[in-house]
Amino acid sequence: MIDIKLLRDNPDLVRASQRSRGADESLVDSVLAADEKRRTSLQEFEALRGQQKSVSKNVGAAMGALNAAKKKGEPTEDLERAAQQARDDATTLSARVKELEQGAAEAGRDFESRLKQLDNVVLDGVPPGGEDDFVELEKVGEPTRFDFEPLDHLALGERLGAIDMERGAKVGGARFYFLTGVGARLELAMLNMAVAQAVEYGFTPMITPTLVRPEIMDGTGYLDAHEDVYHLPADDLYLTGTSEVALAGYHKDEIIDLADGPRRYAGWSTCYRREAGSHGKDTRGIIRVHQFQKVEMFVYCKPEDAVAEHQRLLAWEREMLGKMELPYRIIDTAAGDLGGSAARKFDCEAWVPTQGRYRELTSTSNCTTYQARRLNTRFRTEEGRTEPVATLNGTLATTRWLVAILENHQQADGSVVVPKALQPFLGLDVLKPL
RNA sequence: GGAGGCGUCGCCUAGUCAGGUCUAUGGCGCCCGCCUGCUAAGCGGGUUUGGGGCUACAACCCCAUCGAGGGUUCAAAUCCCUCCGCCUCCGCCA
Repeated sequence: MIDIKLLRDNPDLVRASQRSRGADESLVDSVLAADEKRRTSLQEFEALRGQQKSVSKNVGAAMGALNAAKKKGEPTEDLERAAQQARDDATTLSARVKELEQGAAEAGRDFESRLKQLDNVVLDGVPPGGEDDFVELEKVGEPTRFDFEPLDHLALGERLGAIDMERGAKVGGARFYFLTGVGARLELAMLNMAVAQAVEYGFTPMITPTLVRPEIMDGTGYLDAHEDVYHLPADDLYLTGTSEVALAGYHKDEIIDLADGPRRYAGWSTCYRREAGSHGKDTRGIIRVHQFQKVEMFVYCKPEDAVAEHQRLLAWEREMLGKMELPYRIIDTAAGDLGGSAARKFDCEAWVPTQGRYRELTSTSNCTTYQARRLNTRFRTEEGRTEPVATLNGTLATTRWLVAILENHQQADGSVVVPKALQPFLGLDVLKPL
């Protein structure tokens, strides 16, 4: 949810943002109109409610006087008449107040549902346009070259006894897999390495719920893309596609202390995605699967620190990729390809030799105060006011990384060299075919 | 799955049975001031959150807020219903 004050003061900024996303610009005016209506009906209701309260108080006073007189045995006729009169006045008002109250509530709901439809305002410098309009910021390393015909990650994985797609499909269906033997060990080693790095930089490691309530899923903005989210109707719970969801919900309805700097969490969770819109894409291997593991960084910070923090998250992702000795590039995602919550997003894409192109391994988003407004997470400013915090997230490692690791570090005999930094976590320096 | 208890403005707590100066009590903590060799103590004041009005985003005024949402009523912390959460006991289960 964006700041309604920003929208009132600077609607053109929001219009421009919607335009660069390719989203609906007219939503801006519909929100402004709904805001106007909400405030008018609220004022009407509140004015009459004030009247009703004071009249109702007269009833209380009249009843008190009447009861006192009865107790003393004094004549009560006048008092009874006065009490009845006050009650009648109040009854008339009451009906009208109820009407106005419902009108105000309705206007409030209408306003909020419209406001929620607006995506976050993109930051200065974000390239306009869609998926293909990203800007490449930097290339790190050179695409790996081989003096033999490289195998793809699945062929390698099968030879190493690391990946079993066939039995994955038997058990879970398409896009499910087993990691076996060194495959399972490799993933655990990588994830542990990611957590170790996070801890080194002061993150609190977290193992999070992967089933969440609707309001949490909605608060992070993922419910807008609900066709990609697993839902358990019997319990009305959602399976999370990233621990970001649980970590964003962690401080819902709280006023957190940011006086000592940002709150940094590293969430480890299994992630579930329906991949409903990607039938036929990446059907081979573990590039795009329904279930995978991820270590995710999540940060709560003051809004004015968010841009700098975003760069830090990117730097931590780069450090991980560097330790995996992978060639990659960094892209500045175009506005139309941002999630509704993000104001800017940088992806790191690693070179996948058998595809001859770069594929996303990490993604870091600055959601500014957008998620925090929906989830009601605030901090106290030095002046003592409460304000929404900024939230950011970024990937430290996922199952998909195994694709890049296997393919880039393969040798002619089908073995795979383990990156130096990973060796202590895995306890192996090379993976050999069975 | 069954039975019972509980949820009050940071923490604890009074109020709920018998609806009406509840404009929610008191303590702790915290903030400001006074007093004071220093510290402590003492004294006085302040201290939920959200929204609206008016504005200097101040002060002030108004509305809502007693887990959440409905209902009854002139009037709800208080009565009724639904939901959520916590605790205890029983049952079942990795």
